[in-house]
Amino acid sequence: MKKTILVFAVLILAILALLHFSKYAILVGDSSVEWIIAVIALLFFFIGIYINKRSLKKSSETSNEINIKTIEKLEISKREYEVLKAIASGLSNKEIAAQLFLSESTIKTHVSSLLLKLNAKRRTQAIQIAKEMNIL
Amino acid sequence: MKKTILVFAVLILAILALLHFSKYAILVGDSSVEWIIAVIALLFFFIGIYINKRSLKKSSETSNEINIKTIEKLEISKREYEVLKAIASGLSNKEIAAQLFLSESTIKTHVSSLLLKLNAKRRTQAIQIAKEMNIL
DNA sequence: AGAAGAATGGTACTTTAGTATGAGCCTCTA
DNA sequence: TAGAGGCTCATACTAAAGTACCATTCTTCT
Repeated sequence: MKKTILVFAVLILAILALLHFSKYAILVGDSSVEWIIAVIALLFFFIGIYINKRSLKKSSETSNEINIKTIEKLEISKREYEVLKAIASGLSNKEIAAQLFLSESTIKTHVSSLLLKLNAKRRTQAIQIAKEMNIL
Repeated sequence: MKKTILVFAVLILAILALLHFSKYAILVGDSSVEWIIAVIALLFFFIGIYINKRSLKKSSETSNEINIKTIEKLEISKREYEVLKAIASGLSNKEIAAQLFLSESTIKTHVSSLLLKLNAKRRTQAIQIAKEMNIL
């Protein structure tokens, strides 16, 4: 946010400097003032839109960064995380096993440890908790 | 979107008209041009931010409107929808029954018809499908 | 090399989930 | 008023999900 303000200030200064030259051109006597102002207005209009969009993107990326740290804090392994994603996509243990080329008992083991680590009683609760923690 | 463009056009015209008067003031000879331009730049900057935010809000509201229509299309009743929300929050059938003051078999009936209507095989899949359809 | 942890899988058992079917009750509408 | 649809509940099953314990293999780190 501090960076955008700085960039913004520099832009204003640059445009003011630009005006310093165009000021003499105005004295020649035509209606180019309106044009310059219109262009500047449009420019800042789109700058506003751009900055707003970027700040929204950044905030969503920040929540993504939290993800990985949370996963590490909970000591969820890669395989377990894969299983978690598969659960969230609505697959059964058997289907997950087929997708990852594993046996169903292996999936059950992963699921059980996942439920422990997420402090959930059911896979549906695990999905809810994981989404609340921005893990999914 | 068409409305915002119209409003935008009117604003530009208004400012151009305002300039028509200030033009004569400039001929008196001071550096107020920079000030006017700076104010206009700022104004349009914030207009850009405002319009961008509003359009984002509208798009999120639109997806909310789709919800209700989709629910009606799938012929999901109020009770079934309550159960669906409870499922998505990670509750078991027994817990849902307690929450809604119903018997577990009633919940099972609702869940079964929900799975049929959502074309899901499991409750986890129902959650996934419902979220994809913006029902949840 | 050896400990630690991740990944894999098996057996046996308990608990939920989900299906099928039938039935009673209520409300709204043709 | 009769039927349709929604809501409730029960029984009897079958199928998943989840737990507990144990064992093996494979990295990885010290």
